[in-house]
Amino acid sequence: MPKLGMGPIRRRQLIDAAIASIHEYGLADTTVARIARKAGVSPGIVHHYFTGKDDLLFETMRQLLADLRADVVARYASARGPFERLNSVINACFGDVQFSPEVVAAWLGLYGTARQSERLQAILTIYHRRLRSNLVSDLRALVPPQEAARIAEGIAAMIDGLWVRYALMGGVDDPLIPRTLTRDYLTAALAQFDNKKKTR
Amino acid sequence: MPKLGMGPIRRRQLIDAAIASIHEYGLADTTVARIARKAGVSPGIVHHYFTGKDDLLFETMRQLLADLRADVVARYASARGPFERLNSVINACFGDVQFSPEVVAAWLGLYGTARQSERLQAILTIYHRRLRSNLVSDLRALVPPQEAARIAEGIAAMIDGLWVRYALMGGVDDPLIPRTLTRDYLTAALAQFDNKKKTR
Amino acid sequence: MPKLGMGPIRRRQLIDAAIASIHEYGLADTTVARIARKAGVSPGIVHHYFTGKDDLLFETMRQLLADLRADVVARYASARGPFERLNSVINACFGDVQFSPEVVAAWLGLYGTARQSERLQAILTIYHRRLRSNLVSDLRALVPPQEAARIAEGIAAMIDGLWVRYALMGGVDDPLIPRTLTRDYLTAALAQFDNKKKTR
Amino acid sequence: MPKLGMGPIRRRQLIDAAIASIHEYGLADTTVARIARKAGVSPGIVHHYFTGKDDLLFETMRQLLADLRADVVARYASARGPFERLNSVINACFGDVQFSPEVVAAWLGLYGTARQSERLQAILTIYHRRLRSNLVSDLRALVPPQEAARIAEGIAAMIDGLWVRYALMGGVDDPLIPRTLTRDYLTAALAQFDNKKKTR
DNA sequence: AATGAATGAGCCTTCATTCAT
DNA sequence: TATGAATGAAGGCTCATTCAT
Repeated sequence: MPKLGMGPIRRRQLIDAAIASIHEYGLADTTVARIARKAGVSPGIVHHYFTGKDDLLFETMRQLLADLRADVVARYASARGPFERLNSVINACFGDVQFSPEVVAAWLGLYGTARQSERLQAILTIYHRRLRSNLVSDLRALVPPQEAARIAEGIAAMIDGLWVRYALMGGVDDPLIPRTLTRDYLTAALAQFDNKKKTR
Repeated sequence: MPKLGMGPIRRRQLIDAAIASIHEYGLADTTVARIARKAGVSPGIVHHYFTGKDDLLFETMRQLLADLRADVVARYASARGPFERLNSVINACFGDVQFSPEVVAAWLGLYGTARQSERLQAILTIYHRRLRSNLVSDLRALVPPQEAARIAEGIAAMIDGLWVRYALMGGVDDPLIPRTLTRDYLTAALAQFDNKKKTR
Repeated sequence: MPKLGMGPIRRRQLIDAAIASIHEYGLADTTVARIARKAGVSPGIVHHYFTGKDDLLFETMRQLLADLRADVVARYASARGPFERLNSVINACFGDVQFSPEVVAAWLGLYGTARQSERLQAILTIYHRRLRSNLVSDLRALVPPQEAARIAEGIAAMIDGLWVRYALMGGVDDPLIPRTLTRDYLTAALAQFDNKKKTR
Repeated sequence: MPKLGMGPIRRRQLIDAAIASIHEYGLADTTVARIARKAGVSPGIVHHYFTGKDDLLFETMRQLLADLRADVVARYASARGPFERLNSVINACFGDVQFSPEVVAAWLGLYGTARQSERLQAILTIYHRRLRSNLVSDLRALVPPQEAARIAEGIAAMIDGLWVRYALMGGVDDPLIPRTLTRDYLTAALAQFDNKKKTR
């Protein structure tokens, strides 16, 4: 929990510096000293604004989640109808932010660390639940609940799978490719359902 | 004469111990001492059989890749035709081995570390290329090259996405679910192509 | 604000502790922990003020050179004429400082290590060049250049030879002995030249 | 003490390998493993022929002394009269062997280590005493005892001083230089005495 | 609020030595 | 005699954390 009034600016500086350090050195080689240097402050300051290194890193990962959520919400604002809302999610997950080297490094670092920490694990759990619930929510406006759950599962896997493949392979040349593949999957799934309906 | 031929045995012991340690403590908190203790040997012996900790960890990750490959190859043996071969890949990727906590921990650790090491990066690159080439190879017997590439991309993403989601959420209750979802995706993609063909 | 200006103080403390450790344990058995203990600080602090052990040891050896130089310069201040200046050098090289067990241990340690390190080698090179140039400079006021070079070579050898013999034999009972022997060599060399001149 | 009959060949192999290692890595970085590798044997063998590493190193240093002695004795054989015998000593001390990089490295290593070990110290003590006694013995045939002692002291210092300077500066271009300087010192000292005698 | 000096635990690695074979 | 596997004790160094200022 952020200690309000105690300097949200410093906190954000340090979180950004942490992300920068994870990008440059990797999570394993990210030290308090390196974060502080990148933030242009002294190493000791970290313990004024965070319980310790783990806390700063936790808040850093939470920021990733918050940024992604904010991006989705922003895109929702201009979306008309459930299909466009689904696209908002897809586009946010494959947006420039999510494929930036810094963010990629941080997420992948989280992947490799979450198992050892309940708090970090929780961040990923929230991410997964939220993604699924966002998808299901809009899919239910298009197909029956059971179908919605199944399709949401598939799209979520598609999103994570394409992201992780591109992330691990060192970025993506054309960000349209994962979007297109995922959207094709979505439209195919919806079409398949429509066909079933017609057949009946 | 000292005990001869201890090399391969000790090496394998240490690799297994490394995996066990990554499972129990996480990659970041896996130390040479812990690996050695799990292997029941002294810490110094590690440098008898490996250049150093990094080397042991690299070989450990390489073992993951080799084990997966061996699993696929074994399943290929009893596969009849391209469709069954595609299923061999899917089943191997979602086999009990790949979802065992030890293997999950190791792969996820690799995800979070590969960016910092060319050698580790290479392991993931080989994994990705091999998966894709395996899929494309059999899909070409069923659909035209261009379609094969597109479908392979989708299946690979599906495999990685489902695996990573289940892996991060702490394993999978029913290993049939990811297999079914992926196979549905495959059959749908093939069916879609057949429809196109018929329509023409 | 933390304690300011601790840098130079700690650095000198550690250098002195290093010399003390070399004296007590020998250069080969001088460890960071031992140096720190002698300095009354924690082992980790060494890397706050020096790049590492090698750096501290290098600075330690450099201090030897600086101390010797300072001693010579101080004696120069009260020297009248070239002959007295030559004696200043001789007296400094055979002063109490240079025969103190700590300084002896450090110089001898340097002798045995310099071959493996360019930086340490450089210290000895500077010492040798400086000694020779000091001698030559004053001898030129007494004899022709060529003679000056030859005599300087001889005196330098005399100084190093007597020092090393006494150093290796565990110090010197009467520091006047090496001084006298060297001064005799000097006066004999000068007399020899004067004789030549007269003969001509 | 060499264990006779237990393999003097192996012992000598190991001593030579030790010298080679001291030359290549320095005394501080000379390990049992490196010595063994240079000797083409297994690391464990060292403890069959020597009490341990220290013992091997001690015997190595003792070999240096023995080699120098043998060289002097060999030159004595063809020397006619005390003056030539004195030259034998000078020539041996400045012979190719004593200026070879391997021998230089070993002697300098001994310089830096002797203070920590009585046994090693003893080697240097023997060297110093022997050199002095050799010189005095022959000088007594030329000058009165008191003069002989003084001149011997000077020549010994000259020998050690020139050797150490050339050794530390990375070898000697012309081995004649130190010989000439020392011989000049000797002849000058003898001439000086003759003059005194004549004057009287 | 902020600094950076200082601590001390822990890690990777090296190495002399031992020992079963 | 000879091997090289194996041990276990340090050693140098890093680093999160604390604290006087």
